Order: sequence, then C-alpha cells, then structure tokens
Amino acid sequence: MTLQLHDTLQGRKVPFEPLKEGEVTMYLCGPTVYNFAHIGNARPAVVFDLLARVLRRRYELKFARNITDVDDKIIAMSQETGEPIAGITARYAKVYNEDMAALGVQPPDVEPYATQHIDVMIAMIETLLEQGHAYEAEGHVLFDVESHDAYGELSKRDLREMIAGSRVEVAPYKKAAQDFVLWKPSTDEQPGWDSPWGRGRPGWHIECSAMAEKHLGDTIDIHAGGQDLVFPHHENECAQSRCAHGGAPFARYWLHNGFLSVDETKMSKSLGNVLLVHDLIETIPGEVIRLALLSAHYRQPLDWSAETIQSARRMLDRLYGAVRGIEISDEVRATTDVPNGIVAALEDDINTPKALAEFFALARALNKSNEPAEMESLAAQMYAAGDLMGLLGSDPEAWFAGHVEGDMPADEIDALIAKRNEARAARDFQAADAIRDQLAEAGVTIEDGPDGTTWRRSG
RNA sequence: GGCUAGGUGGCAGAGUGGUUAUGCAGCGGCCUGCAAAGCCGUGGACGCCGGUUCGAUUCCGACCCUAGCCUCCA
Repeated sequence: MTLQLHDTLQGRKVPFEPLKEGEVTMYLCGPTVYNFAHIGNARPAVVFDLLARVLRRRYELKFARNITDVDDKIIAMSQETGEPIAGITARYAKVYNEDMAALGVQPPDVEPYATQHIDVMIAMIETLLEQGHAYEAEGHVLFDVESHDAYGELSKRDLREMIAGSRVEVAPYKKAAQDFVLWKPSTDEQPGWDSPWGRGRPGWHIECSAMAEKHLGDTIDIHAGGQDLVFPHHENECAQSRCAHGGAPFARYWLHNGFLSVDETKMSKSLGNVLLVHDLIETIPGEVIRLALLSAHYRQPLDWSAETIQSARRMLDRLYGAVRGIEISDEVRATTDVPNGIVAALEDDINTPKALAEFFALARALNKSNEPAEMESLAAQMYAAGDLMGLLGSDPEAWFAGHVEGDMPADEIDALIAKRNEARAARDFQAADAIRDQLAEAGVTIEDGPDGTTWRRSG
C-alpha cells in the first residue's frame, strides 16, 4: 500500500509519489515571532511533525519550517515597547521551539529565517519583473495576478469574481485589487534592506517562496499549513513561485489542517480566549496536549475544551496502564517495529483516530495476556508505535506519579500505602479504608494488584 | 452573497454499498476484604426529503444546519 495524502489542489486523496525517488521535500509555514504560540498554532506543528516522522520511515526527508522575523506586527511591537526587533524575534523564536518541543515536535531539518534570505527574495522579485509578472509602483513592487492564468487554482477562486466582489479598499497604485505586495518601501524608522527599488522590506508571501526555493528547490513535494492559509498566502506563494520558475509546479501535494476552536468559539484576543501553549504546558502534560491534537483527523475541525483534555488524559492512562510494570529487554526493544495496522492508518492520510484505535487494540491484548513473552512483545510494539507517534515517551511510573506535583509528596504516599497494607494484612479493613480515603482526598487513587499496590494521581 | 469542508450512538471520533470502529460514560458479570484497574458481555448511530440499487449511513440530487475562507490569522 502506498502512502495516501489529501491534496488541496486536486481536492481529493491521492497516492503519494515524490519527485525524486526515495527523497521527499516538505515545507511548513512556521510562526511569525512576535508573541507566544497558541494552541491553534500548535496543531499544524504537531500534525505535520507526525507526518514527517511517518515519511522518514520510507524516505530521506528534508523538512523546512521557517521563522518569519520581519513583519509589520513585529515592527509595531518594537516601536511600542522600545525593544529592538532582533531581541523580540530571537526571544519568541526560542520560546516557540521550546513550546513545540514540549509537545513532542521534533526540530525540522532546516529552520530558515526570513531576514537571512532577503537576497533570495530580491532575486526572485527581479525575475518576476523580468518575466512580466510584477510591476513597480510608487516604491512598491506588486505581483500582477492577471499575468498568471492559474491564479485561484489552489483556493478554487475565480479571479474576475474576486475582483468584482472585492470589499477591500484598493490602493491607488494597484493595477488590480488582488495584486499583492512583493516589496514595499521602508521609512527611516522601519527596518529595511537596499534593493533595486530603494530601501524597503519584503511582503509576507514572497518570504516563503524564497526560502522554499533556496532550501528545497523549485518544486517541492509537500507544502503544509493551516486551512486558513490557503487564501491568500498559499495561493500567492504558489503564483509567485510558478511564475518565477517558468511555470513549474510549486508543490506537488498541498496539505491543510482544519481549524481549532475553543469551547466552540473562535479564538480571539477580544474574547480573551486565546490559549497559549506556553501557559497550557504549565498544568497539562505536553503529551496530553499532543494526543488531544491528534485525536481528531487533521483535516477535521477540532474543538478544544476541558473535556478534550480530560479525554486525552484518560486515553494515556489506559495506554500507560497497559505497559506499566512490564520489563522489555534491549534486544526485544531493538527488534520490534511499529505494527502494520498503525503504520497503514498513518500512511492513509494521517488517519490518527484509526491509528489510535489500533493502539488501543494492542493495549487490550496486552491487558488480556498473561504470557510473559507475549506481554513483552506487545509492550515493545506499543512503545514502538509510541515512538512513531510521539507518545508514551515517559516512564509509566513517572506518568502516574503525575506531571504536576500534588499536595502529598510521593514518599508520604508510599508510607501511607505501607501502613494500609499492614492494616489489610491484619484484616483491619476499617483502618485500611480510612487511609485510602485520605489518599483519595489528596488526589491519589490506589490499585491493589497481584504484585502489590500501585498508585496514581488523578487529574 | 460566493468558494471549500462537514453534519455518525450520552460525549469525543473513524469507517463502510449488505458483517464489531476505538476511547470515555451506562448496564450486567468475573476478579477484589471492599474498591480501583483489568477482562468478558450488552444497549445505543449514521441531519431531512427524494433518486439509483436486490439492498444506502455509505453513490446521486434538492433542502436544512454548522464551520473556515473571501481582510492580518494555523
């Protein structure tokens, strides 16, 4: 079975074949670094991190995720706070990577910064001007959408309709309302670079086109991002790149993840419901957040709520509960691969719910088994699957001990359990139950198993 | 208004032209001093109306509803 991916351009799921056999290039639009990443920003990072992991099983992957460090919002913040731009962008880029790492996101192979690719952008803009796809006006360079017949192909928009129905106030120097900025002039206070069109800075869309070209080539295999980037960002990227590369395809497969809502409403600053990853990881294990983001198919909308988090936590309890206390030899661990069913589900357009169902089937088989060799094998398969999906990375005991320290320290819990077991041995169940109640009040659940008593923090 | 994607059991959420998704919650049982966890069993679903078909939740059409985009946005 070949890898299947849903391509936005074709509007359907198609078999994946890289341009070069055995090698895959992938580009994901990264953050604009002027604030903390919110949970919606984390979704594409996590989902396409998983895709990268799946692709690496079969292919030599080159995965680029950019950092946009020149942007009018960054400039505005710098002017407001007096902090230099470089300080703002360096700080938030660092935090972004730390936050994503907490969610199990592996670093991309290349992390290009926009400000380090100004020369590439200028070269690309020059090419577009030469080819008649762009024009200069009042210090700006604009892309001429009417010069590109395929404009609108990705977002399935009709150019004429768009122009006719435009509600945007059109800058007087634009030939058409939909023409977008490739280069714009900077004032003395604004950051700028010398160019054939004077001192200025790049427009947003050209950044990604230039960085993708520089690091991955004229035609890349996979371009990914959030659904809301389809228009105008990806449409414009696609137009620029194709026109700069003699019409060559820009991305062979376009992947877009669905939108994330919070308590069934759109996140917005005015509603005050923007959930920052940086804050969430203070109280919720990153693994729970990761699983919550993977619990729905990536193209489906996903609602974030207390229930979403609780549900993910329970699922992990079940998975960790299955592998808890099982020793796996290095040899078995080294020779065990991810079960086919899970790989097949993930290779079917990243069908994470199905992969998770397979994962739970392993847990069930493991819970059911009482043959040591079989149990070891099943646990090893679960860990292999976990490695692929970025889950089950903790020691089970550490998982159940809780990521957030409760009121009662672990040694005190152990002491109470020992005391309770003495009472149980003496058949003083009243005393034993009193201790259990005491632990429950401290948020600790205990379980008497054949090999002794285990405990875990709930929530 | 236009474009795109959806509407599945109490909740979350896959999938399929006729046969068990899965997790949580419920119910019955086993296990347990009692629990918890686990195991076994079980109830419960495919927005609405037509059409195609031996048969549709699954294909086609209309309708209703929802979300995203059309403006910075993952």
